Amino acid sequence: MNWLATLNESQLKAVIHPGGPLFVVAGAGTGKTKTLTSRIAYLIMNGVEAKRILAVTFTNKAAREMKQRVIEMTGPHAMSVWLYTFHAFGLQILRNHIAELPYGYRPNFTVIDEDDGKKIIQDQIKELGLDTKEYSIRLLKNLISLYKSNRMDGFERTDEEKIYQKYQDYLKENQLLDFDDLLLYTLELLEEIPSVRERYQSHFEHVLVDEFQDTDAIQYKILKILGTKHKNVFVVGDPDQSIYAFRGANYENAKLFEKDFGAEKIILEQNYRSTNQILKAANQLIQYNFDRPSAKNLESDLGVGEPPIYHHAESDYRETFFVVNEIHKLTQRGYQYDDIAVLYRNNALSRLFEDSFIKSSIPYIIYGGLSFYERKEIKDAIAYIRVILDQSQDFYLKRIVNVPKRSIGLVSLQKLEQQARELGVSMFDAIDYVKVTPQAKGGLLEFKKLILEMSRDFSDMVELSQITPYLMEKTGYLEMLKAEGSEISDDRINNLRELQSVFTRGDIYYEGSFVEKLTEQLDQIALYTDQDQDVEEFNHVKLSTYHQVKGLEFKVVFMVVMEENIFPSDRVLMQPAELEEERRIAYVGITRAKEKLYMSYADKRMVYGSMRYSYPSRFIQESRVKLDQPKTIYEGDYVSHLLKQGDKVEHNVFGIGVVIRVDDDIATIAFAMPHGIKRILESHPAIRKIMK
DNA sequence: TCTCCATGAGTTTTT
DNA sequence: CTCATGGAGA
Repeated sequence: MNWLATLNESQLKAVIHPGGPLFVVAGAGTGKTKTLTSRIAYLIMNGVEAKRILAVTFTNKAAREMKQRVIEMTGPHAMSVWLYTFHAFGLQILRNHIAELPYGYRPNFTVIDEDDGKKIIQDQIKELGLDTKEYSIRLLKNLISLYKSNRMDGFERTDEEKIYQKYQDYLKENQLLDFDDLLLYTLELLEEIPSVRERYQSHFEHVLVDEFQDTDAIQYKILKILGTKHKNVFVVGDPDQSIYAFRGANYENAKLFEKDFGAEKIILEQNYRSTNQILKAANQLIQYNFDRPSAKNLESDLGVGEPPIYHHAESDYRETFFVVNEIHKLTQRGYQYDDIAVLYRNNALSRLFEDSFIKSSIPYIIYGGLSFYERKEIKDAIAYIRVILDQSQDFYLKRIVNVPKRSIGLVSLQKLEQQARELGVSMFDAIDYVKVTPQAKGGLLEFKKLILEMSRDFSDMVELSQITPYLMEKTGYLEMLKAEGSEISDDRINNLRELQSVFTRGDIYYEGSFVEKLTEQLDQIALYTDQDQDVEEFNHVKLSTYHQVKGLEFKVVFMVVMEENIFPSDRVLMQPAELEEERRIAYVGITRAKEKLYMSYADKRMVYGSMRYSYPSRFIQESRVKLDQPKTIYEGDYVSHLLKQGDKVEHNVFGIGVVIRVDDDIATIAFAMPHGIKRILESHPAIRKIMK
């Protein structure tokens, strides 16, 4: 147990806690994950059976990594620790017990994603004869989500209530569950079915929760029920890093937990990540929040370090220039692209930086955006697989019945759905009976034949890796993409190849028959989110929102577009509570930085094609270390240049030259004839400075 | 039924 | 500005 020796005093105290409820308040960079994994390992070493430990994390990736670490610490029997996200845990429970709820769900239900949910809502609005233009589907989905998770009492408009009812009915009829249902029905099982409640209450001797500040009301209720019997509930979190309140995360849960369970509290303040000027900026900023259940001050042994650098740019365009310039300087000083992250408030802001990185040949990778499994071609492939496995999956049938085109239009599809409803059978079974145009009928029959054939072939399959090539060929999907011949279709083909490797990995990972493996793989895919992907750490600058880098760290952090109305965002009539959440987001941003922190903003920027003027974010002032701050603020023009008069440079094409002058970021350079005098961006990748 | 064009709507953050 | 959706014509 030599790893116990690597813990500091507070961490050790938490790890060897005798039992009973404990709240570990772990500031940024204070070894939160280490403490949690050590705790699990410690429990196992002390004879607690691994399968009687439940640990819940925020992302599937975190769960995976944590399990890996525990196994490294205690050996392979730690495999049977229950390490899941709340949603994945719910899925496990529901696969075993959902039939005990009075809704007619069977254990082989399907989990739908956000996008599917929206589509269903839209269909329901149309079915009710309401105008889809009058409703924002996105808002409605949010509303329903809020309602389902107990965070809202009712709907303001009766139409909304009707749509909700119809949506929920559709899900039940089609054996579908959305993300909220995974938690909602799990809670219902625990609350309403005593045998289920008692079984799991007794089973889990220890319950541990990571990122506790991001749990919502339903999750807390689940936790409370599970922890009631043994009372060994160990939660780790940092109220100052609660940035999901908009989604219902309730860090009041911290207060509730202390009250409900009479939990003890241990605070971890020793930071192992950042130098102290960075921590000072973070500490100073967060002090502007009034609502801080566990105020703390971070400090580290990593020295004073460099002060944060602030940059005031003229325009959005110039701001990206500044960042590009600085990145070039940093890499010349020995930093790797890997060490650098550019963080912003929302995904839309990435584009500008992306463009300038392309122009300057800076390798980058964008976190977020469309996740792999949200891509059209991937969703189509999954839909095919679902229908092949179960022909009553109307929702997925609708998605692919006309992909590739089989001349089945909207009208025919509606007729088919209608027919199915009248006969009380699935759309698939209704194909034989429906009356549509001859082409459409032909298409439908062709589709039916195809599915049945594929279904037969599936029963002969052994390896998941056989699926994708078979599917692409047999359905004509590959042919369709090849015929398009565009760049996009090439990407799609590549994505489908990537799906192939997902399945290949699934073959190694999962056990059992082909169908069992496939079912597990599909569950895994249903719960997969952007945050779970292993971004290859192949020397790229990372572009990301603050939310997506929670838990990560970088040597250098650029916080860009630090402007009022963007960050903090201008969501009409900002409530004080929302402003405090924005401030916590900024706090998360600052505390990602290990060595260098930049904050930049521009006076004007293009928004929706028109120019918008703005002021620097209040968070800049609030975090600024006031005492004898050295001159680090570049107002207006760049103070530093890559090149100066008299420098010798080498250009990839023009050869050796001498810098005559530098204006802003344009260098005028004299090259040997026949090239002569050129004006070139000083950060241009083709230029290298020659050291004397 | 499919394809093309115009219009209109949208930007937090995501399990 | 950019993307998605819906309507009209082939």
